[in-house]
Amino acid sequence: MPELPEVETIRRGLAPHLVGREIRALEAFTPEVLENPLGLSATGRRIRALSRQGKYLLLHLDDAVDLLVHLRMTGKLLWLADADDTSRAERDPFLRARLTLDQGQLRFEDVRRFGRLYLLPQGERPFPKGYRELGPDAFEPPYDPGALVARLAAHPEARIKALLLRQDILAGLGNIYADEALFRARLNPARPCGTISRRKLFELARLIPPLLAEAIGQGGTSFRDYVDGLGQKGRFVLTLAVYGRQGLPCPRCGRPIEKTVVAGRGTHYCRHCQR
DNA sequence: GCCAGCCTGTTG
DNA sequence: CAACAGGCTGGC
Repeated sequence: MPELPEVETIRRGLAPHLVGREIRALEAFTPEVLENPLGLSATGRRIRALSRQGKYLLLHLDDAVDLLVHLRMTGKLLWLADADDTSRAERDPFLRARLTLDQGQLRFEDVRRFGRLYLLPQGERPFPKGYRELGPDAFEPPYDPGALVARLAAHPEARIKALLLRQDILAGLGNIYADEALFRARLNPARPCGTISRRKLFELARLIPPLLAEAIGQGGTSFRDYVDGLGQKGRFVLTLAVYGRQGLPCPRCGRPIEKTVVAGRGTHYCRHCQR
């Protein structure tokens, strides 16, 4: 579900409520949701800072312990002011984990159960695999468009959209922002990367951070059910040019947006403008 | 590289 | 009822 702009919006909304809080309990209501291979304890540790890398949210705790969160498709983090409010727990079948704090609580809800929490020491860690192999962040400086072009050009056979979705090449884009970036760059998502000029790849690389900044400014994209850590929807859905707009007019030429499958994902584009 | 699989809900 | 969903992994 959430991509970089949504995770960043969640981070910014939660930070003022979480930083400085002491953890009273970390409960997992389904066994697989929390991975804690070293048997660390979160209890008694304070939350010192929140950061983000790609689509991972990190809660930095005392004693160099981190709680990593990946929301995958349907995960939500929700802050509640009342630490004692367990009234919804019994009635909420999608509550998978809860962090009870000295003031308030953080609930992890996830319909499809793909999301994960990881309690791990800082520094070198063998997993999660996706985190270990994360490429440079698509938004946070230093962002190097030239270096991204070089990484893209290393895979001439691969379709450009497939590469934008690879988190080891660039961390943060998902299906929505990959389609939107390719629309802005006027590139067909199915183009093999090797057929695209260096100049064009550079143009694509350069427009990604401003696209994400715009989305963050709108609180991300609520296409279906995304809400941020305080329950607010994202307004960037009003700015989407192609994602979810199949059959509607292209904002640039007015011809209908088409939907196909590229890299195994639903892909929205304008056949006329994107080549 | 591709694709099934992980889950459950919603949509056509 | 089948297809699809904002992600990622592992097996071929």
